[in-house]
Amino acid sequence: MKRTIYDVADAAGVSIATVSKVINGTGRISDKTRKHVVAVMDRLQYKPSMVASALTGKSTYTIGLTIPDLANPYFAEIARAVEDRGHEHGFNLFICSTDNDPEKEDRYFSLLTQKRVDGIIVATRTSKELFLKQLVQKKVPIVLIAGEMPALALDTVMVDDYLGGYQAGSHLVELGHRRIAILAEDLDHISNQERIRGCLQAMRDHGVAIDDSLVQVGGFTLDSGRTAATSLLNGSEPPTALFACNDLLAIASIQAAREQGLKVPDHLSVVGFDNTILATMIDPSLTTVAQPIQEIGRQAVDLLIQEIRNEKSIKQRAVLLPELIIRQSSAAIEP
Amino acid sequence: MKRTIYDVADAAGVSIATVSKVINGTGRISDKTRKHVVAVMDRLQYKPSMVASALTGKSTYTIGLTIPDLANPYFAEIARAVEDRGHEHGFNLFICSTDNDPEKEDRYFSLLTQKRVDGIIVATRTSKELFLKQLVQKKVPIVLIAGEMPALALDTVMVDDYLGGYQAGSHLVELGHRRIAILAEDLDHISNQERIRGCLQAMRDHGVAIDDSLVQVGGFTLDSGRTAATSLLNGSEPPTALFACNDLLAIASIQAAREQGLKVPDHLSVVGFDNTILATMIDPSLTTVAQPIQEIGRQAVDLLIQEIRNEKSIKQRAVLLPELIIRQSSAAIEP
DNA sequence: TTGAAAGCGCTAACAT
DNA sequence: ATGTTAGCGCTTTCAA
Repeated sequence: MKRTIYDVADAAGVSIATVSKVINGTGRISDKTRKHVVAVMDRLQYKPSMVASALTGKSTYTIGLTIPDLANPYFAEIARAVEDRGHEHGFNLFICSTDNDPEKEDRYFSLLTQKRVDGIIVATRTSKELFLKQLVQKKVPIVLIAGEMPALALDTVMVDDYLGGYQAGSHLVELGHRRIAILAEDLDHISNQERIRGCLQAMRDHGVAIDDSLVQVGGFTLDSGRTAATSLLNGSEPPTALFACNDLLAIASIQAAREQGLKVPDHLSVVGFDNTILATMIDPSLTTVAQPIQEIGRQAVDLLIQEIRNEKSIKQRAVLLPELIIRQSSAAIEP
Repeated sequence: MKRTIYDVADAAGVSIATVSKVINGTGRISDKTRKHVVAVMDRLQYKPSMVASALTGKSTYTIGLTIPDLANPYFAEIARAVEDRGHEHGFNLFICSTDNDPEKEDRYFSLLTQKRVDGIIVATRTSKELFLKQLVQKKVPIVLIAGEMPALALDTVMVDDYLGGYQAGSHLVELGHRRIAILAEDLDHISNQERIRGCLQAMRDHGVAIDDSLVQVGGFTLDSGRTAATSLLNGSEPPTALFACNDLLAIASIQAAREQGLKVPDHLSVVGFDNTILATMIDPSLTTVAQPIQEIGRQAVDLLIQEIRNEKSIKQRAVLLPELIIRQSSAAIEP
């Protein structure tokens, strides 16, 4: 039932080599034969098997993307950007949600390897550099998104988290805020650390005192974020502004504020990070540090493809700059 | 550099047939040899190539999922559910966002075919049954999600849209509403038609008059939805309640209401559909008809795998029931 | 219990 | 300009 190159060759009265050549546009074949073969392929609805062609050493035109969770809008948007750019180059995308579980991640890496993907884009926060090392050792092209891997020389696309934090902090200070809380998702991850560091530095640069008790961890869920934000707002000397290290936590903070009877931005200014679709959905719309998600996906894929094609001799790190988008969740402090 | 079954055979001093047998657990081999071979495979970090094994006729353990847009939270959640269930069975997932563009869809189908995926889950609103027919003809296992394909006998997992609409309508009527608007995303698609039909029927069953001018199309974006909702709210005899055919449109409606100085739910009750993560994020939290997204993904994968394994003789349609989740965006009509 | 050998569908020299 | 043929890494009879 399934058509093979032999069927086409037979039907066209030529050799399989000739068919292969017209498929790939290689070698030299007369216009006449080419057209004839193409016609026969059409008639037979023949589609060359990429499995077979991959076995002969050609590319699989497949890449893998590991992310913590596809249901998280930020990563869904990243994935979409990667998918689109990949598709433009004829690549298909394997999605791998790891929930930041090292075992799951390892299993995915293993599968991707066995399926001979051409390369992998890693957007997970791998604590286990071990797995990556193995891949590197096996010469699997890899590009990292939004995470640093100081011990490994890998192509990386990242956002300047420090600058983003600095922008958020400056914005709030310039609005007159002096007590600024920070809600991180996870202090272990370097991107969070940098966002915090940037925000604190902005405060320092503007002569604002820093209160360590105002920096808290909000976790990965709306619920945990709301809890953390609530405790922040219930302190003895509550903040008038809050910088959340991602949009989800920012929304959790707004919800917490509302529960405490605090109006945003009147009583509390909130700034997020990421600029996911969520930022425009909520009320008040969210002032947030925008990551150039499309560009991140595009550059990650482009780097990976260069790597795959062996067009690169050295690794590089692309640092993209974030941009503060001012919406309605931040305002000048009440007089 | 890359290890093959030959390397393992050599290193273990056995034939490749033996190695193959221990990999697959087939044939009979002494415990001694098995252990020895396993040890050698470990030492060599050997991973069998699924490309080669697929070429010999075995499954690729890969499925494709076509959706309109991965960046849309509803489809991201569906994709995550499909991914998870597939992963439990050792399948990897190719993501294909088509933007409902028939050409893109066709291109994806073509690629998936060439890569010999074991099956495809289709969650796009294919206007072109043509492509599906070709796949069916080629005996590619297919499962449809959330869309009807009356002309084709295909395994399908769907939600009872009519019932969902009915639940939404009943809820609003029981709250005392008499002027109920409906915002659809696209009247061409049957699931929207059914949701509307259900809502209207609920109104009729409760003796509520139906005003056709209160049914409008809101499109696929927040912006277009807000525009449509605005015009709905600006009519001569504005509605006191609105049923949106998905959460995105519901949110757009709430935004439109706010822009008009209308409070939700005080002046306007809003009910959505899908129960995506968005529903809990906005204020007021959204009353919405919940789709059992996990279950949809699970059943779609299970059906597909049965199909792949040839364990099914007849096609079937799984109709899952939606459930109304009452939150804060709907309330009894003002006296 | 193990191995030899014939494919799977395609590519890429190398001939012709 | 076209065809012959030897792999690619694995599975699977069929012998031994």
